[in-house]
Amino acid sequence: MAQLQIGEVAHRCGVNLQTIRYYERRGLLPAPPRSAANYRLYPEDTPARVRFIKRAQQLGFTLEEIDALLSLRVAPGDPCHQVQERAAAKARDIERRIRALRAMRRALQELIEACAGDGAASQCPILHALEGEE
Amino acid sequence: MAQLQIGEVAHRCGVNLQTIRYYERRGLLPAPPRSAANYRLYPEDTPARVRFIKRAQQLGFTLEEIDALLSLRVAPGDPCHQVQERAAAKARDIERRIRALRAMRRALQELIEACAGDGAASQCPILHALEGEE
DNA sequence: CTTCACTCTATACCCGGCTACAGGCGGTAC
DNA sequence: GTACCGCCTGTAGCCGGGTATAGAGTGAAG
Repeated sequence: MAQLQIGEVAHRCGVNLQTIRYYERRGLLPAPPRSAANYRLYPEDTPARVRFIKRAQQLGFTLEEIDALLSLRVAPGDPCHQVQERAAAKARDIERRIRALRAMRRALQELIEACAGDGAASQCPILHALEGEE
Repeated sequence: MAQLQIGEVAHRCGVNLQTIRYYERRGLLPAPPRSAANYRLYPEDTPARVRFIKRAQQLGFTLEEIDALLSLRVAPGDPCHQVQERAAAKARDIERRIRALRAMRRALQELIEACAGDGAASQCPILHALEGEE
């Protein structure tokens, strides 16, 4: 079974069947070959791609950004600088997000400790968690 | 100037004035006291709160989640376990996001290196970046 | 040869998160 | 007092990201 019908892909990824077609319209999934009866026949790596999209969304990337991420592929002997630059830019962006999340986690931990110590201490550390990030 | 009008808050945060009122309707901002003319008069820490909301959104939190985060405050001598538990749960969630982002960054770096080495190597490391996370 | 699950296209609707517009009041500057 | 700006409360519309529905074709099982 090298080929997957759309329902199978949707099922494996835990998403709605319409979502798959929607991603195709949006250009996030390449239009797959069709059977004689015009059924979409997906290659086996499609579920991985769909799951990537869903995970990346949970991380706060828009479909447009995810499209950009997915387009970062190494085609042998191609405009490599460009790919490298875009990848590096994305990596910096991700670095910023990680820092922001770490700040948030730190704030939560302070909150937990303040709570444990239950002194009169601490206003709200959370509000300051994301200060000073641009 | 201990009090801020809505326009000033919006301006300081770089958001639309309507957005501030929307957040109030959604319960993300407490309804501020009003002037004689029924103008909203915000305390000075309001812009920090609004910026927190915007930053957290960029990190992929929904307004509902952000509301939950903002409600995690230490009120002296209160249902402390609850706050602690919710904060800990949020911290775990954030930890997961950080791991996922690190995986993504790693994949981007592999991509960059693959590109630099420009051997025939590497298909697409990005697709595998978020594999195996639940 | 019918039945039932699966697929197709097209169109319409929904929710979250804003954003704009209409119609009206307050306040200060001339 | 009138011009103008900023605020007020509606209500309506927009965009992203789906989700549902209608009406029709496919295909394997009994």
